[in-house]
Amino acid sequence: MSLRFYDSMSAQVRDFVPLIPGQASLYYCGATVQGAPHVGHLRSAIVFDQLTRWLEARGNRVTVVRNVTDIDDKILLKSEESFRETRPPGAVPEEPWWALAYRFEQAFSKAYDTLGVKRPTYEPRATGHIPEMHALIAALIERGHAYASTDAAGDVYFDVRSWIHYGSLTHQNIDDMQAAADADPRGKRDPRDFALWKGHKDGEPETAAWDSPWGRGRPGWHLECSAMAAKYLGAHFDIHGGGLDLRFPHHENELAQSAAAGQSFANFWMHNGMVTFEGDKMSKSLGNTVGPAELLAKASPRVVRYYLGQAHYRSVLDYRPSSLDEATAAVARIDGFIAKASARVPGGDRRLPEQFLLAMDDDLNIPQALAALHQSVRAGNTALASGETTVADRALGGVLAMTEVLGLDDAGAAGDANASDLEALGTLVQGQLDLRAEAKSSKDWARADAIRDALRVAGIIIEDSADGATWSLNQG
RNA sequence: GGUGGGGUGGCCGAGAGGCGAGGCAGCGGCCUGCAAAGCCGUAUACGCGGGUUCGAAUCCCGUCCCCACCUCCA
Repeated sequence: MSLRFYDSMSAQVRDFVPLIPGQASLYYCGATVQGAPHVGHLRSAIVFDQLTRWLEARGNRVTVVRNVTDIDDKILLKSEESFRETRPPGAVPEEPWWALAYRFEQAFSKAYDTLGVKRPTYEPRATGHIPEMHALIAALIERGHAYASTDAAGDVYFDVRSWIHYGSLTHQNIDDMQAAADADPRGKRDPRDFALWKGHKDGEPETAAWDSPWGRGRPGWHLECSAMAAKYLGAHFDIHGGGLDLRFPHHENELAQSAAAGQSFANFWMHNGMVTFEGDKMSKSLGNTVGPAELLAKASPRVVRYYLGQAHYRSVLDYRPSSLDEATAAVARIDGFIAKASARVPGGDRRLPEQFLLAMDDDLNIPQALAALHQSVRAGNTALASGETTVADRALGGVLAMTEVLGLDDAGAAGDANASDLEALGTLVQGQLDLRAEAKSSKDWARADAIRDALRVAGIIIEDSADGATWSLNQG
């Protein structure tokens, strides 16, 4: 069986063959750092982290690029707003746009790290690639696919009518694009033309403008991805990813720019589904966003990672608080097995079960892969109970391998209690367990239960077994 | 108006012509001093109406509803 993914461009599942054998290149759109991350951003990052890990598990060396859009209209607007509320007219912004962008960039990084999203190979910022963007604009103008605006605004536009393939990614005809057609054409040849370069306007910060052959200004949103993808991955690379909402206009425009400039660009386009909140799309404009802090207050990073990564990546994931409870129970089941099995067998043979492998190869069918994981857990538990250590050992190795590929082992790794704290706690708890064992041996059930209840209140769960009592911290 | 994706048991969520994925919750049982954990068992599920077929959640026709994108959005 072969590795295959759904390609949004051709709208079908295709065999994935890297352009360079043994290597894979992935570009996926990161955030516009105009605000705090929400779980939609995190899902996207987790999806492409799972993709990365699977490509690696299949023997590829993977180069991952995720951009940071650190200059755009909204970032400037937010900075402007913050200062209007707090300062008199004419004063310097409370928080300059570049400081605001960096503050949110760090918030994103922290959330990614907490949830076990591997750092990309490169994480380029738009503002660091102005020369590359200028070169791309120049190439497009030279080839007759871009032009300076017909008014004095200093904008440069992509000429969609000049590129007959425009619309091919999202299977649309230019003439059917109603909403764009109704827009104010300003200095454009066609209202659907989009900006490659935006001329500097009065009132905008001088720090947000760069010199260019077409006048001072700043880059259009779509241009950065084309320029940076080519710089870090070359003119032809394996996979371009991002949220489904970026398909149009962002990815369509990216493709037009790069292809019109003579590049092959992405071989596969992969889009993750949206996260909804009780049925509605989660977005800042609707004001129904849920951030990582809210989820992490209810559950451990491992549980949040499991929850956001459990559905098939192309499906809609509807957030509701109860799903987090379900994920908590599921993860506790997995972790319970790992803890019990690890105490008895090494689990050193990290081999992925066939069913898991086939599921992941099939367009990252995570739900089926999780079914394989839970089956291994059950088989392992049964084996532990019956003393079949060989079977239990194999199950543990498989479960560890699967959780690693799914990124569950990295989630929250940085936030765990440190070893000396745990050791101190363990000493204290063991003292209580010894007292309880004494009470139990003298059949003083009331006293034994009182100790168990007291520990439970402190967040420590006691489990009895034939070999004596064990304890664990109540996760979630 | 255009493009694309959906409607699966109490909930989440795969599958895609024929042994009812998996998880959560529930019920019964085993185990346990009682629990917990674990294991075993347990469901007239596939929006609605027709049709094709020996057989349909899966194919065909019709129909209803939902969502996303076409404007900044992961």
